[in-house]
Amino acid sequence: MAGKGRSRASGRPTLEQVAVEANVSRGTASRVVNGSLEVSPYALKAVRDAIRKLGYVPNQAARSLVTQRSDTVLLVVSESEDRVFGEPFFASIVRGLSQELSSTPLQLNLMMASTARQHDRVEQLVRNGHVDGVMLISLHGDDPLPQNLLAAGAPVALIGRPVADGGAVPYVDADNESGARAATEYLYQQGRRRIATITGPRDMAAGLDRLSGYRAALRGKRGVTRLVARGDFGQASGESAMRELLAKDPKLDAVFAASDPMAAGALRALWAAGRRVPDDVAVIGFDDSELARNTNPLLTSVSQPTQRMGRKLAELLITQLRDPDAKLAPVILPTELVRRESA
Amino acid sequence: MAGKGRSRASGRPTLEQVAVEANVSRGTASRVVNGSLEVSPYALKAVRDAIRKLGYVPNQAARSLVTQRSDTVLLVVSESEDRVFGEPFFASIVRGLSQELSSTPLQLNLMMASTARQHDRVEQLVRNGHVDGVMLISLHGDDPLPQNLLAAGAPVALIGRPVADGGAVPYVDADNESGARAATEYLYQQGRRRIATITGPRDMAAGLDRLSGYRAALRGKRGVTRLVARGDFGQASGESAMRELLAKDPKLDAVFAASDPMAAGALRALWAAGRRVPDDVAVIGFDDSELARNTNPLLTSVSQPTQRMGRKLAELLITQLRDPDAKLAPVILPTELVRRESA
DNA sequence: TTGAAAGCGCTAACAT
DNA sequence: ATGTTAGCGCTTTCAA
Repeated sequence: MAGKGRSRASGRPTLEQVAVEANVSRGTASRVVNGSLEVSPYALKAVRDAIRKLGYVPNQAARSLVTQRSDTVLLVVSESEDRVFGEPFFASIVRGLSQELSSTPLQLNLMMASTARQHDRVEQLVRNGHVDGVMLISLHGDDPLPQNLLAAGAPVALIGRPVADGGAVPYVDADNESGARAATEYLYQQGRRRIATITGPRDMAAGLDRLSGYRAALRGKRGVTRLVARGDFGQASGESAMRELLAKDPKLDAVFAASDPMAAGALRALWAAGRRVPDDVAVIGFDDSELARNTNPLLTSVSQPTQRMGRKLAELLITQLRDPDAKLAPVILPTELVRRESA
Repeated sequence: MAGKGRSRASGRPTLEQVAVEANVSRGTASRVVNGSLEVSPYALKAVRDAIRKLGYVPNQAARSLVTQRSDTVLLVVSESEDRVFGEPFFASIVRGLSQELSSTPLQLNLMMASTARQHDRVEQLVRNGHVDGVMLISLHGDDPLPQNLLAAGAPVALIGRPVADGGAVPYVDADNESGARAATEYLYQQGRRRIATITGPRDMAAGLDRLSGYRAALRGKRGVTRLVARGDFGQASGESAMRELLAKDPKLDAVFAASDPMAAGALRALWAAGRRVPDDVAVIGFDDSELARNTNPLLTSVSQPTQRMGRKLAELLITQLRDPDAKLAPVILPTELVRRESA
């Protein structure tokens, strides 16, 4: 025989108690809770009243046990905590994500996972049925995690184009190439003719795409000196790259850095070398991060629609949750050049 | 009759299957999984082998259903996403937290919750049995959430001294007062005699404590000019506070800002006013954040042992999880002055 | 030390 | 439209 209304330690009211209170069966009560339409207005009201009166809240564990779903999605930040939290980029993504999710019953879980061990943990979470789907952000391009997750049968969506793109995993990304092109073109339009760039690492699509944009902007232009130095998106690399660039061409008059920290590093090197910004050398960064509002001079930078990216990311996942066989195309969102003092 | 080994859609092996494979009862299998000692070595091995062979993973929903626990703890960041991710402070906390948690079966959930609605959601999570305990970080001092959570019967631990401390909620904090005092004393020892401070907001203990530290350092010192301007921890407020300070005392030769962004703002204002740092004016910030490594000149700042704070935070919660009646004293960790270029 | 069995609270299939 | 019921996979008495 079933539960006899015995009060439990936890004291939380159960659906059974709601049913009793409302004078209906547990089945009907369940239907009301889950928004089924096949319920008489009368029963509907009775159950709703009972729920309110008792302060009933569904037990998610019990529900998951039978539905085999968790109603939870996971955002994995495949990056060291430092970088994550150092960049408001992520903040904004999360906000968009939350917005989109708030209209669903889906819970959002956040997890940092840069090491292989932590990646295993993510896969476990999926296999455990702890999460119904996974969103990944900022992983280096050759990360096997998305593929593994896919293989485990979990819906997956990414922020950032995977560099070794099998085309299997849907993603959203900013239009890095256009952004870089716009920045470089702007530099050219300002009359700059010795335009350098500081690139990101080779294993990240964002770095690659921004370099392509720089090249595309200058393609076919005559009388322009091009200079490329490699960085790793970090500030120190920007500083040393700038020194290197200055050594190669002391007369360079502009530099497009593929990230704001690198641009900030460049600013330092320029300052140390006695160059005035933007008078002698114009500088543009990428990301329009908090940093861009803290440098001296303030940094002109390419901004990404991060919040929208977050929304789209959620959308991509939700679509798959609804239809596991959905074929989804990448979502590429436009960037915008934000003018400040450095260029 | 119970489950007949019927293969389910999800395909995950169940404890039942493990038991069959190992030729023991489900009860015994369960005991092995949960590390009970009352199991014969023989059965132990058989079950372990079966688990490995089948790739068995416990179903958390089923487990939670019976244990009434979720084995999940929640970290609530009671702050806007921007600030969270803008500060590596949080990153480091999370890392310490994860470390401490990794030796337990506890899952970590992250959640941003600055609005009242989101706070409600946190309480729901607790009532739903979704999480067994909650850690809160960076809430403004008068936040009612911790008390409400406590009332709901959930173990709670905080980062940051609650300003209206009922003494009921255990917390860990950096020794803000000592840190501020050390910074101010350092300024004094360098021969500075017109020492200003830019404070944080009134409703946050960190701001209050840092101001006390500044005052304590100068207490009883003769021939020292003291100046106080109010900020809100943000960079813009630091910049305008600095201007204000400069107007009040054009000859001031040092400033201690209660946050790095405010110090960065001060740097800008100083630069705009034609002051050299540190030659004319020495500047010290607080937090030793990423920003401190990106300003020009690099920022001398008070660093907090954030990672340790994270570990302690987890410890505080775990202790309560084990013993709900545990009475825990606040944990205050020491700070350290990191010298760079600005002072 | 082990097995048997009673539920944990819920959804969904089936019957009415 | 509603009630009944069979489990979801697990832990934990209770007996043996």
